[in-house]
Amino acid sequence: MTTCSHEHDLRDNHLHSHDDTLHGVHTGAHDQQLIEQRLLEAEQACVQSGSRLTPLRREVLELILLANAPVGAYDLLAKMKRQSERPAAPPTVYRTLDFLLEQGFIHRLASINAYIPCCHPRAGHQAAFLICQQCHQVQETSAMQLMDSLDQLAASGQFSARQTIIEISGLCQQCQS
Amino acid sequence: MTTCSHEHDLRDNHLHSHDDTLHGVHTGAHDQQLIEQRLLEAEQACVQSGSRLTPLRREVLELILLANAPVGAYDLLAKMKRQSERPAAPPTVYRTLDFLLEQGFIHRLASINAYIPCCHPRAGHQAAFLICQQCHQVQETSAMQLMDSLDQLAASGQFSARQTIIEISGLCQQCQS
DNA sequence: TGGCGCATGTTATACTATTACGTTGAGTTA
DNA sequence: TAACTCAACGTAATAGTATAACATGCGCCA
Repeated sequence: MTTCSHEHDLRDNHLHSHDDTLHGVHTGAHDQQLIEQRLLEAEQACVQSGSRLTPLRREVLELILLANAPVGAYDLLAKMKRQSERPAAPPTVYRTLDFLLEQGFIHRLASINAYIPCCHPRAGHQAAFLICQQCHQVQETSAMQLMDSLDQLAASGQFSARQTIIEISGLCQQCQS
Repeated sequence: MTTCSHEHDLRDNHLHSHDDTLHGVHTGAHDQQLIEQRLLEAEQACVQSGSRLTPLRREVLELILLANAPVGAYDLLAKMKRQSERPAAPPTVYRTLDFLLEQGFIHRLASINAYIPCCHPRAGHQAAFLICQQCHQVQETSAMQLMDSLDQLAASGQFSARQTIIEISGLCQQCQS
């Protein structure tokens, strides 16, 4: 299982705006460059797939990227009401999230009802998530071995997987001590 | 990955009582015997662990066993109000579910917010679930290979897993055609 | 008998998500 | 240009899931 270096932090949900610099290496500037990169990639992916990254969709994706943490739908709603002058009601957010999920730009964490950016955006790829219950960081990993198991199942005609949810809660390296 | 023969059916949620015989081999009488067996096992497990299978907890477990399908918390609530004369408010149900989860008697399916009995009740064991999106049957499997991966992670000090959620939606054998 | 702790009852509310319908606006066709 | 279409978005209401906070009952045992 190869883990992805992209990490998310839940701690400051509801508490700080995206531009705080409280947790170490993630300075705003650094993030900002990566985020621009991601947004560009998303734009290109949409062009290729014939879908549209509208201003609303772009804004929501940017908010999720900026968060450095899994964000809930209603967190997004609140941020939108604060930042933009957009009205923003729940269906707006959920529709946009559905779009971003379909495009593979973000993931949904069913166990905590939250959304995070995808490490390696490409439609339909399956991932697993390691959620630290203490520091609330999330690591995205590619669950190679499980995927192999699923391939075996599929090959034997027993089950054809469309979507997998793998969320593992526990303690990350730093929090084991 | 070895799958468990125990299957659940979502179809008749809200629609039929537990004793319908619409889906094949699972006759009421057959179920009743298995259920008695499971309740006995639960009782014994509680004695061993020093916890108490109170009438309320027993009733909820029985309802989940009878359902032959994943049931939502509010489904249970409704059944309790119908069957027993128990008052039954949400906290009652959720507290009881928490207990049954802790004891390993049931599982929670985070992706569909529902609860099912555990195939092989024993505290702390990890399982994966194959949820058919068409016929809504659920198969519990032991995700051996993923567990191996997690053991490797843990051994290397990278992540210590406490709880894993593995839910795979797709099409079961019968529904692929 | 009193106090302790666990299980449960009760009321209210928070959090998450969807239904249903109306509006807008860009692109197309007649 | 007018009408038609269709996807995106706005809006109001409501459904569905879960928890907080506090009260009550009851067995146990010092």
